[in-house]
Amino acid sequence: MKLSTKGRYGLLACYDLACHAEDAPVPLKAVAERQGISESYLEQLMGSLRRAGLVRSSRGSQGGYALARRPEDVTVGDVIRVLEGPIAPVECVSEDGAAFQHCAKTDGCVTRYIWEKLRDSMTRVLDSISLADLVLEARSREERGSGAEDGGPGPGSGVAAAGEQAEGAGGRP
Amino acid sequence: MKLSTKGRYGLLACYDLACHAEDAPVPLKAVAERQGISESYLEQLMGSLRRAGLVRSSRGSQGGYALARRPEDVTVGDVIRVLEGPIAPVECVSEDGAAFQHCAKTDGCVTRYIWEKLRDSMTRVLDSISLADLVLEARSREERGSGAEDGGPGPGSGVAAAGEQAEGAGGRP
DNA sequence: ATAATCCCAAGTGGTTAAGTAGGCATTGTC
DNA sequence: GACAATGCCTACTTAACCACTTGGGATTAT
Repeated sequence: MKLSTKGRYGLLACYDLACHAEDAPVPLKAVAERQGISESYLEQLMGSLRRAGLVRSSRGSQGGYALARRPEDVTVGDVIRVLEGPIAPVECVSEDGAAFQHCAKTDGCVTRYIWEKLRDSMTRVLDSISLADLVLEARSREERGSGAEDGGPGPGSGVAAAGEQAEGAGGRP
Repeated sequence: MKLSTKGRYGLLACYDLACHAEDAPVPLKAVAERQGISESYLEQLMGSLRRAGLVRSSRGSQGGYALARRPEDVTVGDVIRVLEGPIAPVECVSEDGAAFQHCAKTDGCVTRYIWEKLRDSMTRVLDSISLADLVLEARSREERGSGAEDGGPGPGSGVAAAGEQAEGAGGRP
């Protein structure tokens, strides 16, 4: 039930790009150093993100990577899905209907509705947080000084609200 | 981001035990057959569940397994935690404080709050569904006839409510 | 005594994770 | 035009893990 480093690193990289959304393209080397990730490994992940259309690259000297969309328009879920595959706790409730097989089990799989609920609650969180939210969160955390991490704001700290709001009113739109 | 078969099989097995909670101990062979799981593999999983105190076993002829508590008092989360380890999308937000290391990263890990939200939304779902809920769900599904799986009830089918209810008003009693 | 059952430890074959290594292609700068 | 800096690609590697299987016990009702 763990994410692999692909998802984690990829998200960190995208966050890094979002931080420099206004600047010139960011070379991978800089991202790798700032985020503490192997550069050549990161290269592979960026390849996937590029092919998926989440980032753009420019080659040659002074080249680098940049987000292909505005940070507000890229969610954590977008990144994770590219690097980890469809979000689903088990194969048989995968998001893309493709891998949708009928569970083959006689009874119709009692546990299935659990996995569907779990999947939905996961996607609700991941799709409600954008890269822009992350940047904001980091900025506001910085302002609060480098101490004071503990006893921090419980619910309702701007960004955190995005997630809560999604629950509550029953179904998804 | 997938569960392994341990969690899935283990939950199926526990569900099976919950279905026969009133009867004599259920031999593994029966569980394995009904749920379509390799018996010797299941043996290992039951070993973990027994050592964790979720099931009891009686040895010898006419022996078998039974739940150690009432089906209402065993949640899906309980089972998953035993077989898959603490519920957490990444190591550094693991439920047990043990593996709590300070991320070592300079900035304090911007992404961490995402993983915490994700973890919480996962545990909220998994801890809100008990084995008794599963049995009820299966029974009521059976009543509705063996056809009619499709176009089924959307939200609000008794058991499904258990999950919804958990959001909003805090945890379980 | 026997058959049914649980219990345990070890082995196995395949897959994946998490990188590394090496080379080629492109592009700005001098 | 040479060059250094970058992206792009493929193949390799090491270790771990998954999903079992095998082969033995130890216990207990009949």
